Amino acid sequence: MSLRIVLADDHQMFRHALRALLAREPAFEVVAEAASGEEVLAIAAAQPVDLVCMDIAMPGMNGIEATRRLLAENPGIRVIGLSAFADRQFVLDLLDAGARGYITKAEAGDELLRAIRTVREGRIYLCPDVAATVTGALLDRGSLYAATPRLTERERQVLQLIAEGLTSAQIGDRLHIAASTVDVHRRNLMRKLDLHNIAELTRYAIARGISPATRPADGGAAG
Amino acid sequence: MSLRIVLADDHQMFRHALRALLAREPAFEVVAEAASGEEVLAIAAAQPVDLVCMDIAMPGMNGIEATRRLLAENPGIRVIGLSAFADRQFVLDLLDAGARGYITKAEAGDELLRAIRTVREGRIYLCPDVAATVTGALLDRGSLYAATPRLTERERQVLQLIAEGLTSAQIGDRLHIAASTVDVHRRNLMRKLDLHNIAELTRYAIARGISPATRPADGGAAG
DNA sequence: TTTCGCCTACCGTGAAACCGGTAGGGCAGC
DNA sequence: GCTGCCCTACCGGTTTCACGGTAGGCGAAA
Repeated sequence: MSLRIVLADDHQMFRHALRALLAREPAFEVVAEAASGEEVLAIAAAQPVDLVCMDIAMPGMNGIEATRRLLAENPGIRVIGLSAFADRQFVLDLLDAGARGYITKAEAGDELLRAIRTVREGRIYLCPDVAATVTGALLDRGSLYAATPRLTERERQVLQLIAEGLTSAQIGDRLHIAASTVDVHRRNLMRKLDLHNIAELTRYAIARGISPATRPADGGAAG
Repeated sequence: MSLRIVLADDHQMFRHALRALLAREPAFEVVAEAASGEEVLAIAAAQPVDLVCMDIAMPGMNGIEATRRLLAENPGIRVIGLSAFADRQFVLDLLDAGARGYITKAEAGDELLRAIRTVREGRIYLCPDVAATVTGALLDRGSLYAATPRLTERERQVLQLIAEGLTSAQIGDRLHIAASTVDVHRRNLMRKLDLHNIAELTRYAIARGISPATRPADGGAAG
């Protein structure tokens, strides 16, 4: 029987292209596609799934949280993380969430096929550049578990608005809280994430899928 | 004779997947792949090319500048912009550079095939969501040409370092100029791009490929 | 030569960010 | 009850940003 695969990525074109790529392997069958973490959970609840190719940066629930919840309800499903970034923290978080593989989009398409075959057999697969950044962290015990800065819902909201370019006062208006409270959330965010200014917070939010790189209704960035 | 296509995107996996998608159409032949604007120019100089699927955000020379230079040397080549973002300014810039099509990665894979067929016949193709954001701008005359904020090399450098989270003083040290000079560059950047804070500059830099969403040697964003 | 754009550098002001502490209320768990 | 976490809010301080103007040096173009 063929391997029932779900593709999770917020870019439909990438999903379709990946589907074409995976179609080369008769043993693989893409049974569904998801554009967000919520959709992955819904699909897994509705039909049998063997393996999920999970993008990290997705709007709404991101790939890490989605993996955590997916495996809590469906321990048998294999998850392979698929991200544009080889960020060490992402890899650690995703492995901590229970994923069995992690490859970056900078790799060749064959890499994905190889990862799926490896993970299907119960082994763990990390592509070379990811493996290089992680090995050090895996060696020192504890870091894998210590490094999981869970954000609260409020912090996530504040982070998103910071990344959109709003000031503390504007964020306060939007969320109906005082600007001073927004400052506290920003400070806690920076402490939790070990980031030290708005540029880094913005990059983090974008890479994590908490904020898109450009606003959907962006009139234009130039004049 | 089949249509000679070049795929330009900094993600090898996306290129390979797209190649698999385009292989369904016998009339299309992907003759080369490029990971940057420079590579596109080199390929076009070395072999005959009919059409380029050009990603906007690429490290080094981005898709807009690459399109401009490519068409300056090879007026016969058709270019289709392929971006994750439907940012109005990107579309206008790319069309101004001479591209004949623009589709977002949020669209279906079939959309790309349709775009290629349309552009091959000499027509212009914009996917629905892009068309919606652009029509208004195309109606008021002049905006298409007025809206082309070319950045100087120095401004690009400063923008990149701002997006990486450095302060003016740190940027000044890095570039061996005074912090006050960095301030001027930042001010000119914001005026040219109609952006008003560091978060927006950071988003712009990432979307434009001037700065990656995560630092290559990023040890980890959490502690 | 003059003009223009770019890079360089400084002046100033007000707003916002950045960093620390304190503290009350709500709510869940031991 | 006590503890711990979260959200809320304010106090203080220094640094950086955001925005304005002015201005000299330099190289390319008209």
